[in-house]
Amino acid sequence: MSQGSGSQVTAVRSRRRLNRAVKEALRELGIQLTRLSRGVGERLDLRGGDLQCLDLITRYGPISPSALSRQAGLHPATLTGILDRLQLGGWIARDRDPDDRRSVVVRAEHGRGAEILRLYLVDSGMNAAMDQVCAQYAVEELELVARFLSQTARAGAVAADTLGGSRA
Amino acid sequence: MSQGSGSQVTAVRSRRRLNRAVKEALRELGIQLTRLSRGVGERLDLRGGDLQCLDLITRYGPISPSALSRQAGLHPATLTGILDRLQLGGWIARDRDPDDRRSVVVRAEHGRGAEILRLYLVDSGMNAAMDQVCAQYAVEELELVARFLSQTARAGAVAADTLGGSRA
DNA sequence: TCGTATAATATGGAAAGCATATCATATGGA
DNA sequence: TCCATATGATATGCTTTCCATATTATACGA
Repeated sequence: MSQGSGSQVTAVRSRRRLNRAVKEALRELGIQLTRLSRGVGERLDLRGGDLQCLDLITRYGPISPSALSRQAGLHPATLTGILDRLQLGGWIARDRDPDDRRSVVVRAEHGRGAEILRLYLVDSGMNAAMDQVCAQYAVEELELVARFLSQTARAGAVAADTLGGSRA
Repeated sequence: MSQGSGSQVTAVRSRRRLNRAVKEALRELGIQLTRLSRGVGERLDLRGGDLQCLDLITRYGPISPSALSRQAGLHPATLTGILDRLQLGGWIARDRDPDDRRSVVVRAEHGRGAEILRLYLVDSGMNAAMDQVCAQYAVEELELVARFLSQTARAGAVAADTLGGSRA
């Protein structure tokens, strides 16, 4: 009995330790992704918030400025300025929403998105580095990792909504 | 032979697909962590760059402003302003470096770091959400995930250095 | 010891952020 | 239908932040 409960205790401790390790690694990852993002922004002459919005547009667009401001947690007026700059730089286009003529839909200009991704991934070496990392894992393991990352992203989205949403 | 090479091809394709899936999930995760971070910053009355720096200080500090500006990819003069605000808010302290009297070391004020973490993790529900996610995985699986995350963070660090470093 | 390099900060002009006002359009109810 | 109110985007003006440059203090090599 002492051995059985002993290894149970060990398992629980391992799990606790791993929970912490995962969270810690996640925090570190966040820091590094932020740094990477800033580097990319600098190359493209885009300030922090601008790149974040562009990223959101390429991913979730076409999208209205108001929806975007909620997503990004930015003041609507701030967003007008950001969109002005992105439009001036040829990154995005603003179209009128046919269904609601007050509204505008923002979409990424074709071809430009690829430029970001290339910088993000290729020029920085991140793409090759990730291929190397992935190569170390079996297919089933990568499946696991991808699933974990998606779940974590979703958890982050919910958490961000919780924080940002209560601002109303 | 046709069957053997066929399943080989399938395996290669799976791997390609998973590589893409992992990168995509990583990008999504980056977006969500950025959103979460902004939400936290808003609660603490800290703008984007300020929180990023504070995060770096709590993690790598005590650290000199110049080293910090390199890490964060910010202009030294910008950093002075950021540190002024962080100091005014009681988040950090500036001490003279005993070895080099030109230099300053910045360190996080005790107790405050915990406040950030609490907001990041607890108030936003991220902590509980991550516990739930982790609970779905076996100990060995978590071990795998933690290793992957660390490797990815390191890859991100190298990539960010590559982009930022060539600015010199 | 002197010239040069480095670290941090001060200064001032440019840019960005944000609260508020404004204008156009939508929507629900009398 | 008409009107009151709500909503979406942007304009305006003030405040804050950013950043190139200059400045001050210290280190270090010739």
